[in-house]
Amino acid sequence: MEQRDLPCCEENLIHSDAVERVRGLLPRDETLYDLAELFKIFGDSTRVKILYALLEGELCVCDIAKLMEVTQSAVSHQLRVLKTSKLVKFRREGKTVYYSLADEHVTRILSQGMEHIQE
Amino acid sequence: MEQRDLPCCEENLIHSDAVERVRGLLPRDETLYDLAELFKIFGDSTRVKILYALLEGELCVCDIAKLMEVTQSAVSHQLRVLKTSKLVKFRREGKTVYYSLADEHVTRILSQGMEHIQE
DNA sequence: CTATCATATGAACATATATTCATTTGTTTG
DNA sequence: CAAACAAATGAATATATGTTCATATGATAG
Repeated sequence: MEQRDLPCCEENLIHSDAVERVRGLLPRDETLYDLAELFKIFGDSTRVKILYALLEGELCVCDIAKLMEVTQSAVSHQLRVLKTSKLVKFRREGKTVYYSLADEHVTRILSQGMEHIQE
Repeated sequence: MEQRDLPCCEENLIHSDAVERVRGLLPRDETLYDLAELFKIFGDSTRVKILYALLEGELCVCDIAKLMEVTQSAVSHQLRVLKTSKLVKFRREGKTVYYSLADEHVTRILSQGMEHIQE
């Protein structure tokens, strides 16, 4: 049998009312996209580990690299990602750059996630 | 100049004390990995959209497909991912399968993320 | 100014992953 | 049982993304 365009549920939806109602309640596509982009940042073990480390206070790039056991370059790339998403902030002191968490949202998001996986 | 193994911060760390302290406080690598895996699930706009839709109540696969404007197959694949991570649950009613959110963690995680991007 | 060190960046590569297409499974109805 | 339909699955493809290597930038010390 060959596939049609959208054979799913035919033209008459099973619950067209529900679909229309929900459609009206959904955030804008752009918002949902941004939200997914945010969570994508948390969706990498190196970055999550960096964020968890920064919960304990500020650290310089090379300290983080030691902790993660990855290249300084890799850490630097990831810190740029975190910085761009406003999840971390930094201050320069001579040659050294110290990174720290930008705000408490990071903590809360991490906590909620941790709760879910630990139940 | 050629690159050495780990020229970063030489052997004597800048803050070896801080590094060691934080190392002791970090969750296990496996836990951090699982956490990243969880957030990865939220890190896709299709899945986030599905989860937001389910905030309003249960929906069948084909309704979700209509809402997302993607293939029934794509939705089904994503629902499997969400199901595996215990973010959604389902019940069967005849030919139709209804999906709904598994618990309130989903709601909380979405809320925290939304707060961050909207500030 | 030159050397050195901490960090950042660019390019390349390898891996992961989301979607589509085709097909299958499972259920209901004639 | 056969047809029809909702949902699930497998394979293939295209794209995204994380790491490494090499190099550049920016800052301090001699």
